[in-house]
Amino acid sequence: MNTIADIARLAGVAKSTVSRYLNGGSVSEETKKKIEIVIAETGYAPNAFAQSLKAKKTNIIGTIIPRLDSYATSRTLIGIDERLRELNFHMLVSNTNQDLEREIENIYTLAKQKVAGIILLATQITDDHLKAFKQINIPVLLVGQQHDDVYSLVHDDETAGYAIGKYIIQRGHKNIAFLGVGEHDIAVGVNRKKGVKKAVADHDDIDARFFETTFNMSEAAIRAQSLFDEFSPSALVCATDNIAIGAVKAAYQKNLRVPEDVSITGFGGYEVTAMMHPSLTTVQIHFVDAGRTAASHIVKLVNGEDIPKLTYSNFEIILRESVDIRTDHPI
Amino acid sequence: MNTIADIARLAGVAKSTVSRYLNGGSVSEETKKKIEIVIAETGYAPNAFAQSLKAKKTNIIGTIIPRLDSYATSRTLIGIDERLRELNFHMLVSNTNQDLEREIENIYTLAKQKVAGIILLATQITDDHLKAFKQINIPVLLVGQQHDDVYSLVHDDETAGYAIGKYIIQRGHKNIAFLGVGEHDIAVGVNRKKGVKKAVADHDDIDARFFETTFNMSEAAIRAQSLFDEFSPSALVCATDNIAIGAVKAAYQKNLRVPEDVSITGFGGYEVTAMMHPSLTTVQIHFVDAGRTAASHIVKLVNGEDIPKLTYSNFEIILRESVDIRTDHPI
DNA sequence: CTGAAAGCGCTTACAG
DNA sequence: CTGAAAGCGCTTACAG
Repeated sequence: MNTIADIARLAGVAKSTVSRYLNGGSVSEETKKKIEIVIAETGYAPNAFAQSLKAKKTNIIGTIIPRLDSYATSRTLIGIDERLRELNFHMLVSNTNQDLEREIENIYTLAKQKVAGIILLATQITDDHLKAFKQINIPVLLVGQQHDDVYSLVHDDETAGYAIGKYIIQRGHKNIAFLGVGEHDIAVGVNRKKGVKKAVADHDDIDARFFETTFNMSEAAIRAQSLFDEFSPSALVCATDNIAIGAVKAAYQKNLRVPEDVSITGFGGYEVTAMMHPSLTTVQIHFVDAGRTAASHIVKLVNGEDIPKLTYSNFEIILRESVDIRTDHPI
Repeated sequence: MNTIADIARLAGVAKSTVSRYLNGGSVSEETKKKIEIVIAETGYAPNAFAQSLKAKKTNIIGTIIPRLDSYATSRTLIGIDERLRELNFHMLVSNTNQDLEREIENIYTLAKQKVAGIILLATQITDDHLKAFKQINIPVLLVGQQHDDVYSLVHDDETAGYAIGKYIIQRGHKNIAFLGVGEHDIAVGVNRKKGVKKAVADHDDIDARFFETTFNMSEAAIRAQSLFDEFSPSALVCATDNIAIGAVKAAYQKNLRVPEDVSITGFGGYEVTAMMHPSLTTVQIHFVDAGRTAASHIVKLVNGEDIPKLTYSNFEIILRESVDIRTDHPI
């Protein structure tokens, strides 16, 4: 492996000149040529550590994620990675396995590794988070959750919840169940539910009930079964596609036809929802795009440029087979 | 941010003594105490770049993956990450987006970043790969593909293919289709098919035909439709769960009942296969375990310990509802 | 057990 | 435009 000293010697110039050449400083055409040739011959590549030691900064963006085996996460990472690469940055992924302590820990660790910025696919923001953000003095961007004190990129969960609720109501459903997750998750647990609630609040002839489960498909299936025992909805709005997949399974097990006996909707737009039988009507969130935007934003912050404190990413409702028109629901 | 010089000054000792303390060299109890206190007070953490610049080595394992949105990949990464953390190493993920050139490029980039070792979730190994491995002089472990010149951890695809083939035959199927992927992918495209071929070769009353598609669910669905037109198998063995999901969809569209008209099997053991209707009989590969093993192995290589050149990870067949017994298949 | 000094490979004022 | 020198924060022989 060659060092800058080797290149300088071979090119017959000083190290500082080579460094200047490398970093776009002023170097005469002639000197430029000489250095170029030597670098091409030797295949020289600067030592990133030595650079970082001086610069005290890297071109790495640390991305903290709660879990790896999630469609939303992996699609978002793809977008971040893609865009970061275009901007000449690298992505360092740090998985917390849904452990909040590890999330805080990771913020400090990434700071120690001198990442240029941090993207946090957050599930909740605690005081410890805010303290860490203050202390590390590195740009941070939240994705999927919003907090007034931090730059945030959120899927517009409440509006999306409102839209899918409205759609279900327009299709004539009056007995509507919502199967969500706990309120510790602001985006999924609180906002999506809030949107649906708002939609049903617009009408006074609707019996809407709200249930809770986890993000796990099998647990959602079990919860949906007992839900079908307690309440007989004509439509079941689910807070994620995985929950919806579990609910469809539960319907089969209860001998309920989808959508004839019960309509079911998802949230996310996972690829597999198009392949199910019946295919799932769902709210599609553009995770890859969101990831790309997140990458653009964090790099802007790194470069000292301004971005809006809060950005919304887009969604759309994909109409498929799992929702039926209901003019009169037989209880 | 404190440096080792600050700590030394505050503790009233030399920098080298602090360094020795940090790295487990011989330091008197008394000195140890003083340094400990100062470090605790200041929250000092060594600068990783300065360390790496000297040591010319990090505790980072670079992991190169072909894609992020794959169940197999994410589960494997979870295992790698988990185990690496236990061993006090970090995981740096580098996505190639299935671009072979970028894969080669990444090998060199990671080497430049002085990762301690590289885990490559490979789809194929070319001469350029081998050349890169030679040149970088860093331990490399292949996962999912095997090559004689490189340490490899493979899912035993051929044996697994043989096992699922055998199982289908035992259930009385005589008209068997296999829907696989191109042979550039040795593990999935070649070995799984080879195993199934071997299973049918043991019997002389079987009409087995082999078809090809891609890893994409929707494309697999389309290919399966035309397959059902060309050939009327009583069982369709798919090379991945995603292909099987597409095939089940195609069966629905062709008004074929699963498993009464056609049995379908997958490969992978994705969570969603348990939730489908009917639930999918599939070969489960233990990706998380494989990831953990991969992490253990690469760290052993980094530490100069020996590991077997080739390791097989386990699989099992999960029997569910998508396969029927067939005593006599009416063409 | 301890400390002074050199060096890892780069960058950056500073002087010419 | 160019070069000599200092310094980034560590580690590691070496001498004591």
